[in-house]
Amino acid sequence: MTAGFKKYSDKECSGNLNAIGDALYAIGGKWKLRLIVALMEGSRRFNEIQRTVVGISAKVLSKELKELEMNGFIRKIEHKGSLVTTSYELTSYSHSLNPVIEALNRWGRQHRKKIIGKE
Amino acid sequence: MTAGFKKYSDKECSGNLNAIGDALYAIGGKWKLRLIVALMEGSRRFNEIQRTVVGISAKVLSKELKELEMNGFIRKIEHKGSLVTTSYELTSYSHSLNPVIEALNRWGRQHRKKIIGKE
DNA sequence: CTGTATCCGCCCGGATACTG
DNA sequence: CAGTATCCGGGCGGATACAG
Repeated sequence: MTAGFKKYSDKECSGNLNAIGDALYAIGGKWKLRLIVALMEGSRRFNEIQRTVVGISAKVLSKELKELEMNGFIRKIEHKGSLVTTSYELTSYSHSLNPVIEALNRWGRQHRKKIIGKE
Repeated sequence: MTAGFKKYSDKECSGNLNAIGDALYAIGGKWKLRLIVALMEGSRRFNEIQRTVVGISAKVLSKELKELEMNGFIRKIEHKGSLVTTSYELTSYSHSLNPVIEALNRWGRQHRKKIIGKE
């Protein structure tokens, strides 16, 4: 149509949409990224994570942790002591999300500024 | 980022979680980012968008477009001709999401490679 | 074409109680 | 502490019909 607008080829189009779709399929939803961030920030134990990620219930946290584990983002570790303690940690693969999280982080900060300034 | 693990202070912790939370609040959910990408790729009309973003129903598309408009990501344009035609376009603000989308795009591509290689 | 209205089933997830 | 089991209500979203 008008000049200056960047038009993608059909292949690029579906490719980009597919890539975004793949990404959202893996880390989309309300909690997954928040949980990964919480773990990046040092939360390790079940209750600790639940306290950090405000609003998540035990049931949902349990389910989400399982999915994250199945998809290779986190690892569950049982420490056998006098008591068995459990902890979760990120796998190296989850660090491949650093650019995504960094971008969201920056955008979220500047978006908040914009919203607060408005109201 | 370097290879070492970065430990954040408590303030940074909640700050990062809040920023991610803000971002997800605005552009989280199943469709918003996909719709923005579809618009970036050149879809303009209602049905065109619906065809591009596979799986979305008219009802949900309508709702999502309204929300995106309210939050300043897109603009609805009525062309008064012999027939009234409607089109949607991205605002400049939505382009601030470029780094996020770019990061997701890259990650999605390499994630797909990993998944396909596995199966 | 660009939506809106209505009906409705299903699943997500909260609350609570319970187990190891 | 780290979850699981059960119950249950609301809402998300599909299908369909309809409107401008």
